[in-house]
Amino acid sequence: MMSNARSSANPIVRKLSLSRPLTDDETAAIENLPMHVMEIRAGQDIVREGDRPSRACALLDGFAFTYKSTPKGKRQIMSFHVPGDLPDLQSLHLHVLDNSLSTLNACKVGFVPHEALRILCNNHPRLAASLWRETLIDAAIFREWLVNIGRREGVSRMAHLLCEFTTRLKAVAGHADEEIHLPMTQSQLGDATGLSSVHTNRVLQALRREGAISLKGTRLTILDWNKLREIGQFEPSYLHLTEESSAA
Amino acid sequence: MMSNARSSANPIVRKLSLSRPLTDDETAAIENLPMHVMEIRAGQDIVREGDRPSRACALLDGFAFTYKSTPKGKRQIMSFHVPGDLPDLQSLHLHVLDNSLSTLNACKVGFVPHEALRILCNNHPRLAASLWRETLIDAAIFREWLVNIGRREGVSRMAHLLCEFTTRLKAVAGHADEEIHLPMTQSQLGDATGLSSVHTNRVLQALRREGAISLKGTRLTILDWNKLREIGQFEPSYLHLTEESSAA
DNA sequence: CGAAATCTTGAGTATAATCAAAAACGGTGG
DNA sequence: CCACCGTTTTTGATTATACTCAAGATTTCG
Repeated sequence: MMSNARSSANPIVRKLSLSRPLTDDETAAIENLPMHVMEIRAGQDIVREGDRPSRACALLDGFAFTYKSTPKGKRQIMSFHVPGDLPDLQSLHLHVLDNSLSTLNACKVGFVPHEALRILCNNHPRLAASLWRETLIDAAIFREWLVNIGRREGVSRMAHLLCEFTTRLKAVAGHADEEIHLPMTQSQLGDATGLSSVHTNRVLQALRREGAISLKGTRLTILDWNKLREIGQFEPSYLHLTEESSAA
Repeated sequence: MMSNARSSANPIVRKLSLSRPLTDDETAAIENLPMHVMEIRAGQDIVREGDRPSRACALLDGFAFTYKSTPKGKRQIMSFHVPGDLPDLQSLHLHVLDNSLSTLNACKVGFVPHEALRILCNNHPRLAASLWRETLIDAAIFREWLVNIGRREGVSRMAHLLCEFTTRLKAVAGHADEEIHLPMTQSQLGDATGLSSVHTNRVLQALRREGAISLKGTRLTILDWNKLREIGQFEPSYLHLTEESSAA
């Protein structure tokens, strides 16, 4: 009865099956969702704060981030998204978007009508629970970021962010530890950690001096995972990655 | 067919009906949930990070907050909870708690078994959506707090927090604008805004000097709402309070 | 009333922001 | 391939914001 959903071509199927094995029936229901696929260039907004979208998007390929801007022209990045994420799924129940979503590099995005998702949820309560769970993990990551920004100093914040990104990336693509493609600029790293771009640069140099990382342009190498983890006080439990799920 | 759910004695019914009118059937389903009611003293943990609870709690009376502690002994408060909130509903799908929940003052709390909630969600997809939506609003508030802590300075952060708390309180209890009972200490306000308790004190004095607020002990009076709102750059749309909901 | 917690004040220090400019990099078109 | 452009990264110097430590005042509550 259980499908080989983990090896499906559909990144949503792959993602949801990580926390709970999917039946063939459920896998099919997801794969049959109507989806309008688009290629979007780097640095483009997919949706904006204030929008009332009638569809949610799945990040099929590439990296994205959500952010808000303040009246004083500052920007806070709330999350980075990796392939398989559903970055604006909250729009299914919160009809006015309270944040913007933008691409970090060229992305392939699949748009799914809210209506189709509502039908899916009504017919498949276990899938509804899985999707709900995805949004709860997003919230768990927001909580951890609050600790990061509110209670850690610069070097620590950046180390934590790099640990998190690396870990999440490994979860969706069985990455080798060696070299990671960091798809964001230092300025964006600063917007995510609540630091200025100048201070971000200095903090990254401190991590290099410590021998924790090597970072050349977009090529990041974790030289000493334990050191980075300690500096960032990184404890991955909040990502809820390995947990078994109970029946619905 | 529509009940007078808004005036129900059950705070969960009252809360859910704010965003979507409930049928008599749905109202009854919520009111018939098995609920174990307990009185909890001020300053007690209700659940702790690392717990695997088999029930979720409803805050029936009193105020609570969620927090995490860092290895260095600092604490970050992630949210304050008002009567009617479901402060650990995420435990329904995230089985290991990634934050602690504690009372600010003496509280009345109702515990509802996860199993009963799962059955409720399977039988009433519209209620499942409403509960899901509640957790999405929590996440929206986390996002706004990220902006607050990451990109606003101390005085602004505190003003924003006071605006938010006042607004949420008004939504659950049709409060007069005059005097508000602030159930948290300055140290806790600091833990919520990412400031030290000393700096919190100075920031509050600045707000008093500006004539925006009066705060004596636990008695807060908003003297100049517009000024406070501007200092805190407070825009309540992220609370998703007034929005009409579409059919399921 | 007295003890404990909370709030307040002062002084010195640390962390991070801002401003400005130079160096390095990445991509483009000649 | 190379010169050129815009962007990103880096550096230095100055300033602002917030933290820490310490002690005294005030409030709360038993």
